[in-house]
Amino acid sequence: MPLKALAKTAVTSKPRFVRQLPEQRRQALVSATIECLKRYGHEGLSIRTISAQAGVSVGLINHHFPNKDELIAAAYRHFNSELVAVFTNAVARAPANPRARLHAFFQAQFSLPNLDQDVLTVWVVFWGMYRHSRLIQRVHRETYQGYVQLVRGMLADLIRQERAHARIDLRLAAIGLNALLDGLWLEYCLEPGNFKPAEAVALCENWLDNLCRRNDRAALE
Amino acid sequence: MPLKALAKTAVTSKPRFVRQLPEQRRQALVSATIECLKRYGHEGLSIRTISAQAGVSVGLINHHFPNKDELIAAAYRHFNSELVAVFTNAVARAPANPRARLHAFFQAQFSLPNLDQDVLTVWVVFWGMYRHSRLIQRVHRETYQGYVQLVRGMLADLIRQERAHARIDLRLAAIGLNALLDGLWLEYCLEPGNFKPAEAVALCENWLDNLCRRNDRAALE
DNA sequence: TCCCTTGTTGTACGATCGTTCAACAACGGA
DNA sequence: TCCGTTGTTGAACGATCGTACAACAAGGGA
Repeated sequence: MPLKALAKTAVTSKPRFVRQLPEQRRQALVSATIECLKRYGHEGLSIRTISAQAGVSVGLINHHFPNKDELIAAAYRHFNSELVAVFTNAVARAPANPRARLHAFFQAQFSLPNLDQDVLTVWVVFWGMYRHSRLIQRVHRETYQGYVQLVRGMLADLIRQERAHARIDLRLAAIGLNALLDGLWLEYCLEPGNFKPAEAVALCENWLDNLCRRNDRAALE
Repeated sequence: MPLKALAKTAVTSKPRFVRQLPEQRRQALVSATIECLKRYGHEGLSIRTISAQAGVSVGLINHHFPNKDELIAAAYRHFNSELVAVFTNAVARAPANPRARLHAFFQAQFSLPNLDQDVLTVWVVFWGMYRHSRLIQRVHRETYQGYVQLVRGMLADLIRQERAHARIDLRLAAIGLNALLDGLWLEYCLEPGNFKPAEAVALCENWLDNLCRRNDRAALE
């Protein structure tokens, strides 16, 4: 056995790196980006921090993504679509009536993985980029519609079943419910000790009760 | 007239800089910081950007503040207390009954200077620092109480007047109202075209109506 | 008028940022 | 077994960051 081969087998026992398909590596980099965002917030968004988290060298990121902004946009898209999937699945597993589906939706909103300080940290970073980054704006438009459609659809079903469609403005109702959900979620993430997740769910259910009860009043025009 | 004096008068006609009292200069630097935050978000928080906005040299900031973090904390404190003052003044100018005071509060929430994308930009930057900066946490605790007390006090007055105190949980009511306010404000700042400020006020008033009407139900336990 | 205090300037330094790129090496196919 | 493709490495570059500090000068008091 020649020396060269001997050396090779000795080295080959622990390769200096493992090649991966571009799609797998891209996904790993996206996951590392989100993990860094959760851990360090805005400060975690450096090429060196992310590459260290992914266990690769600094140069690899620019081999799979044209620049840092594109990597962040990809992470934003992945983060968004995964949360929407969580809510969609929770609703799909619920009984087929509107009230039960909305209840499952509330439960998903106010439990893991959504009800998490780390998730707020990630959102805050993305919000901070929204105004100045066209990439983030585009991804937002592409993913946010799925969420809005989900909520609006459930509300429309509820209103139809309760025969309360006459005087209720579906648009305003969706805006109000969304605001209540976002506000409660935000409050909890900022100060988790102030109330319990079940109380947040109760507040949302109560809001639905009041929405259905005022179907013969002109409350929301 | 000696040459030296001649040169001096020629220069003195336009002094290279104007001295100011430390307190005035500190305030100017704080204002410049907030202005930079509004304009450029997180990217505007550099010593050079802020000093340029204030029209001073890079070294001056560290003469009036021990470091950058202290300047940001001072800006956060000023920003917070000014917003609380806006709300407090709006409530103070309103008629003395609870409902009118809450209405004035809603109006102030959903109009300038609070209902502004720039204000959201500033908040987002501060939120992003909250978890990792003890300075920001301390300032938050010192200023947020004034806001909470204002809202909770008005709600307590309303409940007392409406004789609805029996079954209403003041704590949960304040949490729910705050969530609705924050959520609507956030939604509007992110996408101002979706609804009008008056509709946000109407949604809040409606929430109050429902709160008072359910005083003989066990809705919120 | 001169001096002393101190607010103010601007250069310099080391650290860290995103990006580039030449060189390396893993690994499938011939 | 060797070769070619290409995923991967890591040093290097210029830009920008926060901070330090020596020098300057404005403006009031003696």
